[in-house]
This record gives sequence, C-alpha cells and structure tokens, in this order.
Amino acid sequence: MPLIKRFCDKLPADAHKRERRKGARPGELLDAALDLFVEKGFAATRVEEVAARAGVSKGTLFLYFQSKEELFKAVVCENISGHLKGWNDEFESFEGSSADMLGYCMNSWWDRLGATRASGINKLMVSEAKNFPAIAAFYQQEVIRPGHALIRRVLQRGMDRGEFRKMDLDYAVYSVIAPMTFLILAKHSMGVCMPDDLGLDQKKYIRTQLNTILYGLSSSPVNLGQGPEKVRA
Amino acid sequence: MPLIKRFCDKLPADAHKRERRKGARPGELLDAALDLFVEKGFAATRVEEVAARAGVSKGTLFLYFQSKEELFKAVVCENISGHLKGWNDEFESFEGSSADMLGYCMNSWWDRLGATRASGINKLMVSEAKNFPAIAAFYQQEVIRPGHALIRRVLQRGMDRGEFRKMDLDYAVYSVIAPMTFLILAKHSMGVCMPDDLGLDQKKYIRTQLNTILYGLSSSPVNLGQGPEKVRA
Amino acid sequence: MPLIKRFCDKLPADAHKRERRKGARPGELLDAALDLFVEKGFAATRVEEVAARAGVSKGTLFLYFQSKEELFKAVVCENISGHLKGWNDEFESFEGSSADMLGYCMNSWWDRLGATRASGINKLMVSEAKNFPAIAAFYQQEVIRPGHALIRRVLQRGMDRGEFRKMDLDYAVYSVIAPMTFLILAKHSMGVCMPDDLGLDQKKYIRTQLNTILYGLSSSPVNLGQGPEKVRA
Amino acid sequence: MPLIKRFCDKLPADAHKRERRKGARPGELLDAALDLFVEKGFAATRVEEVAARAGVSKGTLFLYFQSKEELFKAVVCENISGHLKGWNDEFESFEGSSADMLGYCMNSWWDRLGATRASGINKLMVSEAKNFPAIAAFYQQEVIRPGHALIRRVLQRGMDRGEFRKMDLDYAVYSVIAPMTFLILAKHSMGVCMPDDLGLDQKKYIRTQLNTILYGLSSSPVNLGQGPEKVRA
DNA sequence: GATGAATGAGGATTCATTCAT
DNA sequence: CATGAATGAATCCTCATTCAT
Repeated sequence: MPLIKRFCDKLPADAHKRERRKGARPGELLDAALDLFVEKGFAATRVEEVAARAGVSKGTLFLYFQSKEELFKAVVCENISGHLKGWNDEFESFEGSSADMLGYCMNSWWDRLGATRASGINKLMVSEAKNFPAIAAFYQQEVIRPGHALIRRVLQRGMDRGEFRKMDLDYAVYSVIAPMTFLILAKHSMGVCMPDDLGLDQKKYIRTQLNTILYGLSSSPVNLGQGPEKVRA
Repeated sequence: MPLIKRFCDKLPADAHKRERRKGARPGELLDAALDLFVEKGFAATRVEEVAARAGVSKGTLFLYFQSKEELFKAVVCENISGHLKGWNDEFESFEGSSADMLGYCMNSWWDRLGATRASGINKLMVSEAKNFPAIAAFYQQEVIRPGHALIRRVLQRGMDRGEFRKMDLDYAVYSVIAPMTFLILAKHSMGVCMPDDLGLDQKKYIRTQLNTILYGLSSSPVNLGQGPEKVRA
Repeated sequence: MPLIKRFCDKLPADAHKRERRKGARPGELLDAALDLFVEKGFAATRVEEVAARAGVSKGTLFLYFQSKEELFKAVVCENISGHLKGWNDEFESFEGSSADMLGYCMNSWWDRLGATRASGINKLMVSEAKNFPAIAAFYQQEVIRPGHALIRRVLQRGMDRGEFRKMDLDYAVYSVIAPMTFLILAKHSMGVCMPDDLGLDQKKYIRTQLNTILYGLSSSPVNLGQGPEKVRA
Repeated sequence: MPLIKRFCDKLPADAHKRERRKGARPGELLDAALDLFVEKGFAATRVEEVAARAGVSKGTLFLYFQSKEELFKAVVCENISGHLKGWNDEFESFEGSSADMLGYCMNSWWDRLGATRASGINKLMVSEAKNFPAIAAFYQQEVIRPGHALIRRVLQRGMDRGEFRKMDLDYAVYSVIAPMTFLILAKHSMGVCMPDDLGLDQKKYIRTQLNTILYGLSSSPVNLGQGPEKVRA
C-alpha cells in the first residue's frame, strides 16, 4: 500500500479517485449492513457478509466501525436523518383541506421513506429494540416522537378547522401510524402478514387506509354529534 | 416473576421433583424459549439461557428438542393452535350489529391472544420470517390466512346487512388487522413506537381504533354515496 | 436391591431365574460392546448403543461396569480366555508331520478363534493399543506371547525332526502369524485390504498361505543347503 | 521432535512468520493430523490437539478444512498419492530374476512407504474403514487395487518365466501383502503384536519373510510336481 | 489505507455418568 | 435390580476482532 501511495503522489488525479473511494466506503458498508440487518437481524448477520456485500474485506469494515455494534448504531443513525424537518416546513404552508393534508402526508411518507431501503430501519427497531435499549431510546427521540408530533399537528389542524371531530390525539395518531407501520413491516417480513406479498398494491393500500381513517367503514353517519366515543362499554 | 416462582419450587417439595416435572419439562422449556426468543430474537438467545429459565440444565433441553432450530419450530407451532376455530363458531351465532360484532371481535382477540404471551409469536414472526421461510409459510397458512378470513366474514356481514359501505375487502381487512398488529408489536418492542409504553391504555387504544374504523375521523359524513374512493390520486 | 432381595427370600424359584438373568446381563453387554468397539472403535461407540444392543437401559450398563473404560477392559479380558491352554495339550500329543501340524494349527485357530466374534479383539487391539497401553501390555502378555510360543514350538519341532530348515524363530513365527492376522483384520475392516471382501474363500486363503509357508513360491528347490538366507544384500 | 522443532521456530525468526507460513499451514496441519489420527484414532483425536501440534490455533484449522471429517479425508487423500505409478515403470524394465524382483519390490516398498509416516494411513484405514465407508472405498480404489495389481505382475512374471510355480494369484498375492501389512500395523500399534517393538529388525524381518515366500520353511523340496496344493483338506 | 490470515472467546451439541424413583 | 431423566464436562465449530504485511 505504501507502494500505491507513492505511485499516487505522481498521479494526483488518481489520488482523487482514491479519496472519493475512501469516502464512499462507509456508505457502502452502511447500505450493505442495513439490508442484511433488516433481512436477518443483528445477531444472525455476519460482518464478513456485510463487508463482502459492500465489496471490501472484513478488515476494512473495522477501519470504519469500531465494532459490529457501532456499525449497528451507525446504520440506525444514518437512516433516520431529518426527513421530518423538511416536512414540518411543507406542512406549515399547506393550504388545502386537512383530509387532503393527511392524504398528502401518508403518500409522501411512503414515497420518501416507506418505499425506500431506509424503511427497513423500522423493522430493525421492532426486532432489536430489546437488545439495544439505548438505540431504541435514541430512535424514539429522533423518529417516533417527531413523527407523532407531525401527525398530531395535522389532526389538530383538522380539529381546529372543524374538519375532524374532537378526539384524544394521544390515541388518534395511531390510526395513521399503525397502518403505515404495518405496511412497512409486511414489506420487510416476507409478507408474513399478507396472504401474498406481491398481490398487494401499496398505493391502493394507502388510499384505502386513508379512506377508512377519514370516513370509517360504516355506511351511515352515526351519532357524530356526541361522538362515537361511547361505543362499547 | 416466573423466574422467582421457579426458584421457590426447588425449596419446598424437592422430593418428587423428578416425577412431577418429567411431563412438564417440554412445556416449561417452550415457555422460556418463547419469552427469550421474543425478547432477544432467535440468534441472540442462548439455549443455555432457555434451559436456565426453565430451571433445567443445558443438556436437558436437548432431551426434548433435537436442536435450537427445532425448539424454535416447536415454540411457534405450540403457540398458534386453533384459537380461531372457536371464534368462527361464536361468530356464526352472533346476533348484534356488525359494528358491535367488530368491537367484540377486536376486544376478545386482545383478551384471548393479544394480551397473552402467545402474542409474542407475532413479533417473532416479523423478526425471523426471513430466517425461517418454512415456519413463516406455516404461520401464514395457520394464522394469517384464517385470521384474514375471519375479519373478512365480519366485514362481509356488515356489507350484506347494509351496515358497512361497499369496499374492497382485500384491502379493508387491514383497517382492522393493522391497528391490532401494531399494538402487539408495540407491546413486544419496548414501546419503541409509543412515546412511553406504560402510558398507553390498551383497552382505550382498541376502543379508539374501533371508532376510527367504524366512523372515521371526519366530523361530517362526506360523499359516502359516490364514495371517498377518489380522495387523492 | 434390598427390596428385591427380600422379595426373593420368599420366592426361591423366582430368585433363581433372577440370578441367571443377572448373570446373563454382563455377558450380553460384553457381546454388544465387542461388536460395537470392533465396528466403530472405542471412542466412536456410545455406551447407550451398547446398552440398547444388549437390550437394557443405559443405567443398567453402569451397574455392571464402573465406566466405559472398564467395559473395554472387560471386553478384552473376556475374549482372550485360555484357548491356548487346550492347544498346548493337544500339540503335546500330536503325532503327524510338522507340516500337518502347522496346517492343523492354522485351521483350528481359524475355526476356534478367527471365524468367531472373538477375533474382533485383534482388530480392537490394533486400533486402540496406543490409547490403552495397560490393556495392550496385558494382551501382549496373555495372547501375543503365548501365541508366539505356540507357533515357535511347532516350528522348533519341525526343525528338531529335520522337517523344517534351520531358521531364526524370532522372525520365522511371523510367517505364520502375519497371514492369520491379516485375514482377521481384513474380515473386520470391511475388506479394506481385499479387492472385495466376500469374494475371498477363507479356508482356501489359509490353505494357500500354508502352502507358501511350507514350500514357497519358487518352482525349483534352490540352494536349500547353505540356505536362502543370503538372498539380497 | 517436530513439536520441539516448531517451538524453536517461534523464537528466532518471528518477523515474517505470517508470510512464510501461509502456504505451509495446510501441510503442517495434515502432518499433525496424520500423526494424531494414527496414534489415537479419528474420534479420540481433538481438533485442538491437531492445531496445537501444527503450531496454530483451533480456529486456524477451520480456515483450511471445513470440518474434522474433511480434515480426515484430506489426510487420507494427501498420503496415498501415486507412489505406485513410478513403481510400475521401474518394474517394466527390471532385468533380474523374479526372486530378486520380489525382494526389490518388498524392500523398496518398505523404504519408500512402510518406513515413512504415510504408512500410518494403512493403520488408519484398518481402524476407521467402517466409520468412513466412502473413504475406504476410495482407498480401496486408489491403493489396494493398484497395489494388488503390482504384486500380481511380479508373480505373473515369475510364473511366465518358469521361476515360480503355478498358483492362484488371487490368493498368492497375500503371501506378499500380508507380511508387509503386518509389519506396518505392528509398527503403528505399539508393538502389540511383537514381543517387544524395538527388538525387531525390520530389514531382517523383510528378508526373512521374503525367504519364506520364495522357498518355504520345509527343509526338502517336497512334491513340487503335483503340488503341495493337496496338503490337508 | 486495505487485506485476509490468525486468534480465541463463546455457543451449540454430545455423551459418559449419576441418581431418584 | 432396572430405569431413564438429568447433568455438565468436553468437544466441534463460528465469528467478531486483531494485526502483520
């Protein structure tokens, strides 16, 4: 390697390529690690596999990550970067109805996160939360809480504008979160939770869930005044 | 708690320990294994731990299960026995409204399955489906499919009686399944997906979700005729 | 033990049966152990297998033999009992030619030992001598040495009577021992040393070897006077 | 002795240990494994012991051999390479008498194989044939059969040239093979079959056996015409 | 920086041996 | 006496981690 380095001294252009390569390594490793952790779980994934998938040797992985656990942390951190920040701004200036806003919210969430590899993080956290409480807390802080807040804002807006009925937002948020989370988990769990994975049109799934969330399944508008809150004892 | 209990078992009636236990061993091991597999995942669980939690030695586990993997299979099989069969019969003779029926359905599902240790199987399958495709297929066959069918029947009944609006049942079922599954996973994932685990009243969660499912969040009964189906592209 | 014993006090007849049974057990175990040790080696044989083949439980084996190693010792001891004593007497009074005597010797050795299960001991000692030096020494003392002595006597008799040429008996004995040992080992080693095991007529093998031993393969009686001792440098 | 040698290796030139060794590892492991398998048998040999004797750690062994069994296979294959091929050619051009040829054959066999560590394979196959039928078949194919063919050729040559009497070669070959095999096994079995191991001069043993094979033990050239074939029934 | 050979702690599994019944 | 459930030391093998090149 000192050989190559000396060689590079004479070829600055090549050196540059090398630099870029070096910069690219951690990213490739994180990508590979994300895929494998999501697919097989943390414990069942071998670092050698991660390295191989990233096209480097086992030793190289440890140049960038102190340990397998650090790699895990990095994978989680890397994939929860602030998509939400941008969203908050977008929503600030949203003009349409709250129903449209919710629809926009769910669809863009799917397009920007759900449909990407980053969505695997969700499954990963479900699977490994117990083994990595610190990471789970971090995830909670960085993803869950802001996500909940975002949904809350939309629902609150709807309530404020009289578009949505009064509700306990602490629980109502899950009407939005649960279907989206479910879709992610189904996607990453080999369709364990779907009769057959490929048969599901994800966009249609979202549209249908949105519909239910907004209007429910009932055919008639029952007691919306006092509220359905008292249904069931 | 089970740990303490088992510890105590050894102190008083040590006399007929052998005889009393012989038959119970496999069950105790399955119990311990379920807990640990759910808590830490398959790969991260050591058989010795399972044995210890069941109050036996490492070797004893292998007296009853050929391998760790066989133990896993047994855990899954043991905990997905036909709870659903009984339900089908109950529903056959259900007399009330379909809304009530759905509420009864969700609540009794929680009481009989969701709230029990068996619910851990759900998280287990989400986490390990990719590592155990055969088991996942089995689970799909034995649990997912019948579960879907059950929900379908309820929704179909509502449609037939004019209580529910027309809908594509292939997708509508998830309006029921997703919130329930989400609750299970949240319960078993240290509340990764909840601001704080204990702050959630599960019965209230179910009640709220049921309400949303039935009546939606909107304050006014919008275009139920042509259908909200066209909300957003 | 005390229980049964007391029981037997009242039923002498039954006690007798029990006694015989008890007496039979060790023998059955030794038989099974011999077979398995010969077939698979000491280390690769499981005591449970031995017990199972003898039709008793694993625990029972340990009633009769303190340990697996003790069982091994017993197997060896049991199967090297004094066949040779009787032979010595027979030979004392043998009347025929020394060639006939050698033939009789080899054939009866095969009939009484080589063809029986006890011959497995030979293979066993070859395989395990290094692991059980004490047993090997014992075997050497009890079997090898007397066996050599026996062959020596026959050859000595031949020399004394002028039937056999002068030879160094320390080495000549192997001309008899080697072919016999080879036959045993071939028999117990799946015919590793024979093109195909079953194709070998053992009686014919012995006859042929005897012939060679007595008369050699050469077609002409060369320099028997000075002796072929100087063949090759 | 190899143990001591290897110990010393570590003291002086530790510098390029890695590089120097890399290529040598498998060979060193095979050497160590051969010794230990021959000495103690397959089952009784621990892989860690093999590794230690080769001067490496347990894990390193598995870098080169998938499993203990693969190591065994490799040991056998490695040590039965075609020594016989060269022999066939030598014999093609042998000029002397067939008696000399046989003597040359036996002596060079001893020098090139019998006296070397490779001879341990013979004992190994006798001990483990039943546990490794596939390897035994391979050994049979690669060693036994060609070896028999080689001896056959020599005897056939003797018969063709009128030097040896007519004989059934299927059986006569063992007159040569048995004594040689016996010598090998005695060597590797702690002299179980010899009064005392060291007291045996192996070269003299071979000379003596050759003499017997050629001329027999009888003092007079008896009935060579009709043949000794009818000696005893 | 990059490699991959080497390590050895750790985990699954086996099996001789014990012992309560 | 006989059983076989239970044990845990011993062994094979894996894999995260190190480090000389």
